[in-house]
Order: sequence, then C-alpha cells, then structure tokens
Amino acid sequence: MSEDKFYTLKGYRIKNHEKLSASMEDYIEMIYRLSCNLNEIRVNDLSQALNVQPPSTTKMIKRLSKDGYVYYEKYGLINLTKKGNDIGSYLLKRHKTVYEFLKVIGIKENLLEQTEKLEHSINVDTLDKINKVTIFLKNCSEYSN
Amino acid sequence: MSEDKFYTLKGYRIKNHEKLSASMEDYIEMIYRLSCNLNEIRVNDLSQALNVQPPSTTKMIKRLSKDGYVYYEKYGLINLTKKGNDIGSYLLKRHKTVYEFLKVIGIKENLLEQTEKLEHSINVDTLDKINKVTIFLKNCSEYSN
DNA sequence: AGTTTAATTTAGCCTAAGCTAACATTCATA
DNA sequence: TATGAATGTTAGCTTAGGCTAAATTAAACT
Repeated sequence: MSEDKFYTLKGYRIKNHEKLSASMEDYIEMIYRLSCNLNEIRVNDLSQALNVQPPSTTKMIKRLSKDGYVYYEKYGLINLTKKGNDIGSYLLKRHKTVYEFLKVIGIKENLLEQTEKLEHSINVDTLDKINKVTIFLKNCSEYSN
Repeated sequence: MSEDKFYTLKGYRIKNHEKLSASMEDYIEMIYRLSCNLNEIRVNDLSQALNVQPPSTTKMIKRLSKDGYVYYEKYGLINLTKKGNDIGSYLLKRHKTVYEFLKVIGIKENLLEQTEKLEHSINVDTLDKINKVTIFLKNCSEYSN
C-alpha cells in the first residue's frame, strides 16, 4: 500500500502511531534487565544504569506508569506490570539477537552501541529473519568476515 | 573504553556529539536522490518526497544551509554543497546496502520502511560488514530464508 | 526525637522536529 | 500591467526527552 512512500524517521512514528518510543523501550528493557539482578529497583538504579539524570527517570517512569507498563508511586519501588514484563522480555531477546548477529558478522568496535541503536528499528519479522541468518552463519564453515 | 555502558538512543547522540540527526540525514539523502532526477529542487519537491509539510522543510533547509550542507536562499532552489553531496552519496549507498541485505534475508513486508529506520543507526564499519554478508549470502546456494 | 544526608520530585529551561494558520512572494496569464 | 493561484516563509504551538537548581521526603544516626 504505502510501501513505496518515503517518510522521515519521525514521520514513521507519527504515521504508525507507534506506542513505544525508543526511549521508552530503553527504560523498559533496562528495568527488565535490572529486575533479574536486583530485588528492588529505584529511580537511582535506573538513572545510573542508563546514564541519565534522576529527573529524567522520574519523568519517564511517570509516563510508563500512566501507560500501564510499570507500577510506581512516589518515592517507591519500580515494578513492571504484566504488560511491561512481556515487552521487557521481548526487548531483551531482541537485543540479544541483534547483538549475536553483529558479533557473527564481525563487529568488534562499539558492539554494544551499535546493538542499542539498531534494535529499536527492528520489527518482529526482521528479527526473525536476522535470527535465522545468524544461526546459518554460525553453522557455516565458509563464512569468515 | 565506555564500550560497556548503556545509554538511551538520545544519550548516544548527546555523548558522541553527533553532527547529523536522523532527520537531517533523511533530508540530505532525499535531496541527493532528487538531484539525480530533477534539475531543479524546490521546497515543495522535498516536502512531497518526504511527506512533510512545507514549513518543516523550510526550517530544515535553513539549518542545513547554516551548517554548510546546502546552498539556499529564500524562494530559491536547493543545491547540495560539496560536503552535502558527498554525504548524500554515502547515505544513498548506505540505504541501498541495507535494502539489499534485508531483501536477501527475506524481508518482503515494509521493506522500505525497515530500511529507512535501520539505516540511520549503521556506522561505517557495520555497513561494510553488512555488505560482505550480503554478497556472501547471494553467492551461497545453501542459504534460503 | 532531632538532625544530617541521601534520594526523589518539582519547576522550569532547552533543542529537535513536526504541525497549522496567517502572511508574503513569485509567476502566469488575462 | 494587474491579479489570482501556487509556492514559500513566519510565527507560534506541541510533544519528546534531555538537563540543572531548588524543594521535598525518607532514612539513618546519634
């Protein structure tokens, strides 16, 4: 349909009414990560993990809470809702898949940075295909980058 | 060095002092594209090509002009500078490389959209590696997605 | 219990990149 | 050459997501 029309990156977000921005994804993914290691997550933990200032975290958490991704009340602990948890788990899987792919094609410099930039733009279909190539390349003796 | 620290997408832009935003890239790439087909490019052409309103284009062109990527004066034609042209040519190459890669791994739905979202986050090194896998997979009889 | 310190929130600022509405200019053509 | 249509610009609003400084709350320790 509109498959052949160009938009700016922002244009796509607007056009598709995307529910989660790249930043929201970053926060949810990190909360999910932290929740595997810590039994309590506070604003400060998140701020440090993401290298943002606490007020940025407070603002974002409010938003995520309003949109039903986390439970939170002032000065309290941060917890993912069911919905937030499901998304977090998907985001982490996506992250790992992209990371593995980049590793297998030979990226060494800024591997994490490249992963974190790329992951946001990868939809379910693409993720699946990337996963398949990664597996293929790993089992492929002839492939050297 | 800071290879293992997490940042938000925006955090990376700030940290690295990235000179070109995703939108700036979109505009430059499109001007470059258009300049292959049209001998004159005006605000309206760009707006239509990118599906944005004319005032957005005016604003961006002013910025690109201030930063030395295009020549422009009010009500006039848009032309890339040497610098803008070099970047445009790189951006188009990058676009094509990503597009080919996605095609070869079997993306059919929203191929253009996926390309346009992904391309912004791909650095020179990754682009090179992606190009190599694409060539490899194309010549690889065993690969089917 | 009172006080210090640390964590969090609020307020308010900034930039980017979109938008609409209103104004200005250019151009074609009568 | 005057005028209307098309094109472009300005002004000003909006949202997102950062930031700092200041105010508040909670926790910890005499």
